[in-house]
Amino acid sequence: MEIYNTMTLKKEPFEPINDGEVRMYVCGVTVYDDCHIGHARSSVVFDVIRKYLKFKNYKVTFVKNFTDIDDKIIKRSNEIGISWKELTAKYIKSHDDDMSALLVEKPDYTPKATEFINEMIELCEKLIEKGYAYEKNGDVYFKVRAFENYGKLSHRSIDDLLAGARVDVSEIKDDPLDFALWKKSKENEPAWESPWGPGRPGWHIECSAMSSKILGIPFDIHGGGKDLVFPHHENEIAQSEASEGKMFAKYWLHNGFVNINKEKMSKSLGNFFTIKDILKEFDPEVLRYFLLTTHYRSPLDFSRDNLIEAERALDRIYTALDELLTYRPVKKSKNLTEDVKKLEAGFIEGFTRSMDDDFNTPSALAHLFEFIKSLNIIISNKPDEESFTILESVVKKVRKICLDVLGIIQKEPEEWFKANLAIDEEELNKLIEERNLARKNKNFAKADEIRDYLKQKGVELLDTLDGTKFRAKRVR
RNA sequence: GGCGACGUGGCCGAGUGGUUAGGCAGCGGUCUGCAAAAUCGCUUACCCCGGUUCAAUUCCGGGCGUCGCCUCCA
Repeated sequence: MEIYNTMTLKKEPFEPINDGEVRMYVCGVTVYDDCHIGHARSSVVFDVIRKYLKFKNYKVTFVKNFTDIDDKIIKRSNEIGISWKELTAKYIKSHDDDMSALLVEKPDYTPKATEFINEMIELCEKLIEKGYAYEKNGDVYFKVRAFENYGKLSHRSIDDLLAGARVDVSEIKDDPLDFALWKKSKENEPAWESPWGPGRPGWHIECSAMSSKILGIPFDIHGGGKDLVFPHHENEIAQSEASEGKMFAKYWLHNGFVNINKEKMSKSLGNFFTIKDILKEFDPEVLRYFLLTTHYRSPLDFSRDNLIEAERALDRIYTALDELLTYRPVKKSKNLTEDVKKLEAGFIEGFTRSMDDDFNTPSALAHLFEFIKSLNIIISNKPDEESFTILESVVKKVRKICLDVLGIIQKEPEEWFKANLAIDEEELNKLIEERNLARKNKNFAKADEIRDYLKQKGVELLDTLDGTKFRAKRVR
């Protein structure tokens, strides 16, 4: 298996620090608002990575934190007039609801920054002691120039940073490059006691403190959105490696952004959709599937049309599964065991090859569709009892992989096609009966009239040997 | 300004030094009372200019374009 490492800008063979075990830490969200599609992407991507590693039989320990104290939280809670605790509790719940809708598995640990204040203070003290940090007026700053390899993750030199001319020229800091580890609290701000007076943690230190406490360092995988490479992850490395004198994390993975019209979706541009917005119109499975149609490192263009396309792709999968459920071996059926075995081997091989290549989900999905196509062909070639039984078990196995790793094909076809029923089911059944009566009497005009009426409502009728079935699609 | 990524058929989106990605949409055939689904066939692409090579969409150089990071951000 190869994975791309931001640290080296290359795909590298994946070799965990301890055999058979993977410890991973992903930066979570700052909880002051509902999650948007960008958060959904990061969550789903790392959920799939975690699940694929488990599929490969690694024992995975997965940590994703909540940042529950920072400037934006303080600002927002003041605006609304509730405490930071109430605010963050509310949005942690909102986050958890979104994640469970998207079938994102709960991490093994979900630490909150404010639960690790002591560890952060200790880390600050240690850094001061070692000469990597200093206190000024109740703030504590990290001395960037003291850390030799600063910039190694984001591949920039200290000179580059200064040339950017955007570095904060603070009159308090010794050097404009230095960043805050601990901030003195102002009046009426949340505060914790510290050796430097009442204050609160800086942004980056929480992840250093929580990851080393929970996982120990070095750990295997550190992940997050591309925007965290600098300064967040760069600063985490500086803090942790300076204090511990050893490597912080081995592989650094970063997911690409969600774009709207080629532009990054972000709060400041105001061009974002929340997960909840999307789930008003689309099944969460559609969103999840959509997020996996592009490689995790590439930008993903978000649009309603693309979601509709994702929904249609899932329709194709569920349709095939539905056909399988309906199939019954008949007298003139054939033994297709060989074809079925080829089908299984082809999928497993293609799927793992794709996923082994830096978690290439679009390619993995292509293999799924090849599987679906072959499945359709086998069914239309009428497998006999024996080969059909094997076929069923193969499909079951493939479905399990899709669900366990990608988190898709969550439902039974019936459930999928009923979810969008825009007409009362009783009325529908009545109409189907009426139509079948008309067909029996060769009154095809009437039969077609009913079909057309239902089609308008998004309901497709299928005349099969077992009777008339329906599949409902959303009317837009 | 510095650093980086990307530019594939109507759309989305993988990938490769020479052989069909896949999905969606469209057209035609089979099937069907008609449909739907499925299947078969068609529409066969790789920003521009040089270079390397028997051969480049794929490697190298240049150009153009788009985007990102350098400030809070998944």
